Amino acid sequence: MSEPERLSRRNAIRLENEQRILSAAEKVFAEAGFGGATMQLIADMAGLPKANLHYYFATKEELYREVVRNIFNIWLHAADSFDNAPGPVEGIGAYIDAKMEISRRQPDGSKVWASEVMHGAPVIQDYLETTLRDWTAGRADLIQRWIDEGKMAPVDPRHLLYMLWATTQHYADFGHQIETLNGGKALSDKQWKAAKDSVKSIILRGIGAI
Amino acid sequence: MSEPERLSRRNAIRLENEQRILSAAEKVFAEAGFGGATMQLIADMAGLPKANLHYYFATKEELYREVVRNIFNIWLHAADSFDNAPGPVEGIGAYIDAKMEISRRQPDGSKVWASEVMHGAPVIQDYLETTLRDWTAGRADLIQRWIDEGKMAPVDPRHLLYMLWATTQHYADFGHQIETLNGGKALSDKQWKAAKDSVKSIILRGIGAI
DNA sequence: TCGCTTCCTGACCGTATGGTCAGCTTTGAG
DNA sequence: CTCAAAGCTGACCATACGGTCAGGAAGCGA
Repeated sequence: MSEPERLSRRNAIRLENEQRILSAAEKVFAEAGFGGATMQLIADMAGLPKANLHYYFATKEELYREVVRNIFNIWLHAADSFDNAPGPVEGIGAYIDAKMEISRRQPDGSKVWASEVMHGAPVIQDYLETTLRDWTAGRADLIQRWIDEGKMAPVDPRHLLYMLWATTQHYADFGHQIETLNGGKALSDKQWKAAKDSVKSIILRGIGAI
Repeated sequence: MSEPERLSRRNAIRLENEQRILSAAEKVFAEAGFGGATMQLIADMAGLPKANLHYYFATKEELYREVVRNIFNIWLHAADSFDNAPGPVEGIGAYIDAKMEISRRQPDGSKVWASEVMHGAPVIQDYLETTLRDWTAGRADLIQRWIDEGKMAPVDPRHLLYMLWATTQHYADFGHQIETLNGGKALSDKQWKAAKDSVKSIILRGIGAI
């Protein structure tokens, strides 16, 4: 790293504005979908003129791609919980914790990701075919090893992974439905803990790890 | 019912066209989202002039609302599997089977529903607050009864329901991702069976029903 | 056959949206 | 201090979209 703190005025402005725009874009894309989102609305939410958005991000697609890319990285990072775990209880337990936390803290990101995949992953297909495919294969191997070592029941590793994704992301993607069924109120700290515990206990018991 | 079979030419045409339009709309809304879908594209896919769409459905919103309503009814119908079951193995097992089958046969409907909820359920909020809320409360009671009767472990019925929805619908909503991770090929009959069995065995064992 | 209703559609319209651009201001290296 | 580069923006444009409508075609009860 040959650039220690180049936070000159210029760079600071650039970073600040890009961040504001990306943050606003994530929210708007999550709420309206790619097609329903408008650059004007994103601009308003970011507190910038629309033309300024196009100064930083040439097109709507480019801005969207950047948003999705950010989310994908956060996703992958959560997978660190998986590693260095002695067995499924610790590894999968920590992974569920991490993903539930993401669902709670960054539901917008989760929604954008879900939307992207549901529509056929037009902009991150290459990521799915490379990074995600590799990641999945690696974890499936790890799970298989745990099975071989008798640390859990012989379940299909792939379907277990899908189940982990589905259950955790559901709390973000379908948060509105859950909230409605919760009397219109967001889940409390206690309820989030109950959710986490439910998911963990059912899955860990379901795979014969506890 | 005072109108036995009024399948006069007129009615036949009406039914036929409405069905074509709804079917095309479901696909387009699923692929592009509400905002990204265009009446022109739906019209093309239905093989009708755009103006004809507006003859049957005044606005895009009205067409969309009808699509969502249809899906919701199919959803609710799958819940019949739940009833008249002596215990969780039969009831929840059948429910998973039914919902997995829907995910396989009507993935577009599932996607439209997911999209609708993700965006805050603008058009079916009332359904969530009435029909779905009642349905959920009823099934939660049923599950609680099974718990009280010692037929399964004491899990939170709500979170179990969310888990059932999440895992089964995931195979429709994230079907593209699953397909990509499956080497770009759709799941075969055998793989669908494996998916069903995985979900069922992990959950049923997870709740101590088997 | 008549005449009313339903069905159908090409052409059209107002608007909203993504994107452009000329020209301004601010920054900071030399 | 100079001046080129970077940052900024109001005004503008072309297009695509949802929706309308006048008028014709087809169905059907009497």
